[in-house]
Amino acid sequence: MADGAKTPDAPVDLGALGESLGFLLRLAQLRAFEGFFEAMGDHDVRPGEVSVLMLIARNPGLRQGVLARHLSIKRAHMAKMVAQMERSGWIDRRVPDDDRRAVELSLTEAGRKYLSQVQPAFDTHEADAARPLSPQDEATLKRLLKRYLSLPNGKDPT
Amino acid sequence: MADGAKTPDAPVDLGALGESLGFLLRLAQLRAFEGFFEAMGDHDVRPGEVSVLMLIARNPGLRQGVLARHLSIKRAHMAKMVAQMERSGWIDRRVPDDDRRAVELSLTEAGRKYLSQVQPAFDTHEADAARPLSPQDEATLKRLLKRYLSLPNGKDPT
DNA sequence: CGCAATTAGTTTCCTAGTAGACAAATTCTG
DNA sequence: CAGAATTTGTCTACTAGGAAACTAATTGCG
Repeated sequence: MADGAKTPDAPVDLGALGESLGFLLRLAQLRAFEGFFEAMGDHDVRPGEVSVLMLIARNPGLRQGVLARHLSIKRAHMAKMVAQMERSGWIDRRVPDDDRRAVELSLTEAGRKYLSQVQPAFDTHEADAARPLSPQDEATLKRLLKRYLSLPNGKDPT
Repeated sequence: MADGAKTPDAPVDLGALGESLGFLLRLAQLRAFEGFFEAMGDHDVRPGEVSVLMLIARNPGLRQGVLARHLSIKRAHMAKMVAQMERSGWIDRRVPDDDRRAVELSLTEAGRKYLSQVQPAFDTHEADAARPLSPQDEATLKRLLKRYLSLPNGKDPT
C-alpha cells in the first residue's frame, strides 16, 4: 500500500552528464510535463493541444505551418493534431481565397468554451510550476531560457 | 477579426505561452538536442545512448533499473536500449549471484573504445552548447535547473 | 517451512513524433 | 506565356517512448 516506491539508491556518479545542459534540460522538461499532467488530471488534455488552442485563440486565422513553426512542431505532426482537433470540433479550417494551398485556423465556439475550461487549470499549474524555485529564481530561469532561445524577453509586445 | 493576421511573417502573439516554464523548457530541449546532433553528425549516436555509456563507464556494475531511474528513462525502454547496445557489442550484462533477477551493466572493451571516440565530440558540443549565453549566464542557468530538479549543485550548496 | 507481496526485468501493444515522398498551388524566370 | 522552383499541407512508413500485463526471483510473514 505504501506506494512511496522507496528505492535502494546507491549513489550514482553522473560525471560530466550532471553538468550537461541538454541533460539538465531534458530532466527539467520531463519534470515540468509531469507537473502539467498532475495539474490537468481531470481534463484529458496534452501540452501540445493546449499550446495549439492558446495560439489559435490569440491569433485567429493563423496558418497551420506558421503555428507549427512557432511551436516547434513538425508540419506532418501538426496536420495530424489539427485533423484530430477538428474532429473534436474545437477548431475550424478555412482555405483562404488568396492562397488555396494554405489552411487558416480558428477556434469554434466549442473550442473557445473548451479552452476556457482548461485555461484556469493551466494557469494554476503555471503559477506554481517552478515550485522548488523562489519567484526571483523562476524569473531568472525563464529570462535565461528565453535568452538561450533568442526569444524576445519583455512582456510588452511592441 | 476579418483582418488577416495570416501572412507568413506576421508576428505571432504567444500570449501566456511565452511565459510558460514548460513551453520554454520544451523549446530549449529541442534546441539543445539539435545542437547535439549537429555536433555528433559523423557518429550515428543518440543522446540517450551517450548518457547510458557515460553512466556505465563511471559506475561499472550499475543495475539497469538504477540506471533507468537516474536518467529518467522508463524501465521498458531501458530494456530495449540495453538489448540493442549489447547487440552492438558495447555493453556487457551480468546477472549477479546474490540477486538473479537483476542485471549488472558494464562496458566491453569495444564499448570503452566507442565511448572514447564519441566523448570528445560530446565534450566539444557541451563546451558551446549554451552558445547564445555568456559563461556566467550558462552557469546560472545550469545552477537554476539543478535547483529546480532538486539535484545537488556540486559547487554552491545553498 | 509455505504462501503472499514485492522487485527486476521483459514483452506486447499503443501513442507521439519524425522523415521523406508526394500533390497541389503559387511564384519566379526567361 | 511556359516551365522550373518553391511553398503548403498531407500521406506512408518508421522510430522513440510509455503503460500495463507478464515471468522469475526475492523477501516478509504466518
